[in-house]
Amino acid sequence: MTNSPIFAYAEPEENNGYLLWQVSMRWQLLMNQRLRDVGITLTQFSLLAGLYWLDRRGEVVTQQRLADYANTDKMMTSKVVQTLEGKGLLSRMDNPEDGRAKQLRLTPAGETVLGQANTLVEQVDAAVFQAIQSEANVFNRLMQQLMANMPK
Amino acid sequence: MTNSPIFAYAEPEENNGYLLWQVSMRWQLLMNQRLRDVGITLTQFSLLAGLYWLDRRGEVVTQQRLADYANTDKMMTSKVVQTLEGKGLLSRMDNPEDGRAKQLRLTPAGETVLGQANTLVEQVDAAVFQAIQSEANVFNRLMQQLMANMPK
DNA sequence: TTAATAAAGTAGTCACGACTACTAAATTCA
DNA sequence: TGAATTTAGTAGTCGTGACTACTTTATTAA
Repeated sequence: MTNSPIFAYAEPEENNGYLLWQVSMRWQLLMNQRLRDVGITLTQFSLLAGLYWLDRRGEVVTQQRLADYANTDKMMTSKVVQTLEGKGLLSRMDNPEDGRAKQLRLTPAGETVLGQANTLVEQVDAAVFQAIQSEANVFNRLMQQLMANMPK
Repeated sequence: MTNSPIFAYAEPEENNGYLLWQVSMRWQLLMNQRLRDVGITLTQFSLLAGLYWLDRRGEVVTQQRLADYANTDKMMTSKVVQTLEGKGLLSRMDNPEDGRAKQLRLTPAGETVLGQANTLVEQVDAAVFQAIQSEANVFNRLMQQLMANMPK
């Protein structure tokens, strides 16, 4: 081991990127553990939720549109959406207006599961963010600033 | 679609958990893209860095110790550490004091790559967190509070 | 109006990340 | 001390998440 230290700080916890990563991983773990009760994963939840939002807006939702909205890549979206179709939570119809595209719709079962899942998601969020409850709006603003200015 | 909305908010961006997840995923993507230049992943970087920290403390580092420190599970750590051994970035010796355990050490090549990687990591962090530069300490405090009070 | 290009979706690879289940070596304690 | 339990590590599965490469269908433009 050489004498010149590689890192500029004394503990990894001083690094905001490291903290962001760690907290997010824990949050995801808690979410996935909780969502197991309704038989879906966090990623599946986010796609179901995205589909719900877009449908609420009155949009015709293709896989690509959903991927753009949920910030997932289209290859992964393709797979997960097929999984969700297999579970009967959404339907994939051929889009009559575009021979390449699929048209996604939540099934009644999908909407039911989404509602149940969201209850669990809200519980986990409440438990996690309770620690900074009084400054939740500050946190939200900072995260939005990060999100909006993310490189590339 | 029923008339009663499932979600309590109008846009997903109002949800702190969702934002945390999205920002973290982007951050990871940027890190992994940048680290490709030195041939390692973010996870590999974090284990090399953890090993460096623990060695600096004078500890004998086993895989389990490293997993605990980096908050990774031991199964994943086992695999990634073998990958890193294959790349010649660390060595895994049998621990003479415990027949079950491996003793990990950074190789000189590992230390070199860690240094190069950390330069890239610092650049990405600087670019990402530039957006909240003046409030970086507020962000750090909030994240530490979340981390310290994470359920379970 | 074709020819070039772009877009929607799929197949398959690699590397996590969480998991169950297992082996073998320590440790504990009855 | 010998049996029960704990601990370190591995094997293999599932579900992302990013990627390359491909097919098929639209769109654009020469």
